Amino acid sequence: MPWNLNSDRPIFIQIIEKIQVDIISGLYMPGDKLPSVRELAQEASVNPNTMQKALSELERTGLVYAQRTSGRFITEDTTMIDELKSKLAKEIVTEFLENMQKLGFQKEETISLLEKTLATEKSTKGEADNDTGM
Amino acid sequence: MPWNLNSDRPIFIQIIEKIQVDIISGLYMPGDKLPSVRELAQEASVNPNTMQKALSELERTGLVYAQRTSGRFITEDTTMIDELKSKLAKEIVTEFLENMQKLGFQKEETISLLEKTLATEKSTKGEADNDTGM
DNA sequence: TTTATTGTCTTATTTATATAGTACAGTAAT
DNA sequence: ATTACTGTACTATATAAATAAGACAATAAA
Repeated sequence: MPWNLNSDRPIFIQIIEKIQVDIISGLYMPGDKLPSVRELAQEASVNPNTMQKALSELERTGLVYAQRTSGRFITEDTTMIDELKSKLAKEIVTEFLENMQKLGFQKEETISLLEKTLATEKSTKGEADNDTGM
Repeated sequence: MPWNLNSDRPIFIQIIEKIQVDIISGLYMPGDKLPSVRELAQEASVNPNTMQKALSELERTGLVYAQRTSGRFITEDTTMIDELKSKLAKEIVTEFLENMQKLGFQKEETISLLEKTLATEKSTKGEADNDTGM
């Protein structure tokens, strides 16, 4: 599974978000051992230092913890994970509504455009790759 | 009206987006004269070079045009503006659905959370400022 | 005991942004 | 004609991010 990192925003931020999502979606389960810094760096095609920076931040927020020489693990605090999921979902929804509002879309227009898009979607997975070249 | 630029992403990109939205939402009308580079730079509290870079890009895409010494103007091609609005709206909707899907939300959950948020909203304007310190 | 792996730390270099300061030619206003 | 304003161009500097390369101590595995 590719990491899909772009140069729009700092890479270490995108890595943090990616791992957060992987935890929230259940790809990584509480207590799971993460691959080593060097493995993750290679997998994501980034410098180990960059991966380390992202992991340190995840550790600072308590989502993962490091055991000095045996590796790094996902928190077993499922409440924390659930709260993060709610928080991120809320942020995504809020940002979406703000963006649409800035473009001049009213609530009803926003919902109808959303439903239209949902109806048009073929599968649930695998859209993206909208390279408009800007 | 503040420009609300943050350091998350390159400033000149955020300026481009801001002006695009101002054109789409009708704050700037087709044919309108833009403030000078220096004025805009001061208004946005950025360096004139940064503003110039953003304006050059807007010019490259045809949304504004410069008249060497009299100033810069919004395109009178209303079709282009309408198309940009549709394009940006589509991108916003698609990105929103992708993000929610990554978090593990199904279509129905996404819509219900959205409607719940819309119902809870007090006014149509002025949310934002969610500084969680990350 | 030896070896390999772990997280962690350090220094140096490169690149993209943003800023600072200055300059020039064309033109509108005076 | 002079002045002020326009977009545009240029060099230099500062900063954050990413990379490159290497090192260390602790520990699990052999």
